[in-house]
Amino acid sequence: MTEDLNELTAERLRKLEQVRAQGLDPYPAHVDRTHSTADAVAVFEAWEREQPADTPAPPASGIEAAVAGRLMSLRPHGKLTFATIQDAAGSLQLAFRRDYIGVDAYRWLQEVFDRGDFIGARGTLFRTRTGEVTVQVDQYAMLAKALNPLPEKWHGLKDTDARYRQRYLDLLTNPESRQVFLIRTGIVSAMRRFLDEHGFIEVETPVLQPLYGGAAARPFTTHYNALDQEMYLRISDELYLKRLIVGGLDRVYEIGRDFRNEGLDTTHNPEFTMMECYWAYADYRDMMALTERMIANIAQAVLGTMQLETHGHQVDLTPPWRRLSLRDGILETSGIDIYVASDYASLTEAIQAKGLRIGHKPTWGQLVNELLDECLQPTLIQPTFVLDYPTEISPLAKKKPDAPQLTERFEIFIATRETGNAFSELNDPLDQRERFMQQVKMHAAGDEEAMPLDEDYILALMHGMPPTAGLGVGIDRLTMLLADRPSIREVILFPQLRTLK
RNA sequence: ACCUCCGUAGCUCAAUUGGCAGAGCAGGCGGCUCUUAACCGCUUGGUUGUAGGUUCGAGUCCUACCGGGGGUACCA
Repeated sequence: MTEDLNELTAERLRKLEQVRAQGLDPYPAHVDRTHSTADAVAVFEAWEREQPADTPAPPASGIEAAVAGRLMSLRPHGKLTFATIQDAAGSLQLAFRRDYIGVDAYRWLQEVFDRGDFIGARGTLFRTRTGEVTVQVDQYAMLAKALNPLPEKWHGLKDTDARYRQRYLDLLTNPESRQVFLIRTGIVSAMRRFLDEHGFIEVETPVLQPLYGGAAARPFTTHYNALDQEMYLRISDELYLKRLIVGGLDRVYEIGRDFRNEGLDTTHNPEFTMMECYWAYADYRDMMALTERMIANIAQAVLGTMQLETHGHQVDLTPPWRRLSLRDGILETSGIDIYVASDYASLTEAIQAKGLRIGHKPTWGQLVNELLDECLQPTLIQPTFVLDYPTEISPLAKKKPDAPQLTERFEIFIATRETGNAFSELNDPLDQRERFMQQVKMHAAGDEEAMPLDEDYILALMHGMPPTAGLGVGIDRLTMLLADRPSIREVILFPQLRTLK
């Protein structure tokens, strides 16, 4: 920071010292503030509406307001200076007149204030000749001196590296960036409201876990000194939330951070936010109905519409959404029937016969998943529930009664992006144990993402879990969708970046 | 991890074929009582990401490294 002492900072430091030399505190604790910028404008406009329509000249309102904010622009014109301040609510213009505040007070503004400083001002609200609601300042004070300059006012901060590393500058100077994060907050808030209204209770489960599970991913590992034990940052909340279903809470959800020790790209950040909910006495069909209503409801609450343009597509979120079995979807888009090519050898052969670019995979289930990714997924523009996934890649989902190679599972696709995952939860402890054993075998065979056996979870299931449906929705991806952002880094305030050396 | 593009003043960007590193904003000084990207005049500011190399001469070409974007791989 000290090496940042370029001439601009040096100049600001000089001004800081000047303030101190005058016996004033450039970083006071107390703020004299009666209105936010938006409130000041609202109060003035309310007063204006009360005036008779045929008033000849706009009289002084006489409304006094004390406002505070960051100085975003200073426009001196000799004996009159306009300034614009910004706070979270918006922005507001201040007018400083030399003949009104006096020569010394007027000069002080020019001498010690820079764009980026925080200022508090008290005065009377009026509307300028050019029509802008403005505070005619009669007292003002420095609230905090900024020692480094803000990025350029017109272009804002463009450099992506700087925008992520110094997000505060991005938020300050790029309104559209601020908008993305307000949308994100709105999504989480609307989702909570929806779930709360539907009888779900919000809970918190461990982030630091002795054993990871609930998803196919490599974990971050750490060491707990007091217990001298390896611990993992959770890759999912699933197994703990289902323990709560065993415990009779019936409808639970958690919105929290998951961690996966994997590559990072435009759709993956090593820590990301997931909403998981579990609903006892419901199955995945019930969950579909709830999900489409929830997401449509969120879009309506946050964007005011269920029609959106995102990732280059026009999307209509109005329920009901299309239901498409994975088998039908793959058949339509690749010509391969996974009911016919129902084992590893015949599916491999079918893929080769079609000349598809599918990499080598160890199981039938993973080949099916590849067909989904390569052939079906790119065609899924309108919101679609893709149903019934291979059991091999769904170790926590209940098998379909009439087709045990498949599970009662769905994924949500919107504008070709996977946005959520759900199933009828496997509550048969013996079947669950077998599935875990299968995972353990796959892990031993080199699949680093296969889940470990979780005896403690089996123990919970042994005590009985009701039929339950579970859903996971990626908050980051939902935000990308609703805010139409191409990269996950654009919807995470502080995305993971390499540490500067 | 690999491929590819990018890195120039505090910020946004220029710089012809390898030939004097420039502009706008910000800053400084001066002027200006309705501006809002205020305006007008003058002006400070550079180890061109870092380290090497080729060359009479490198922002520009080559190599390595650092950081970032995009893609592939991996991955829900």
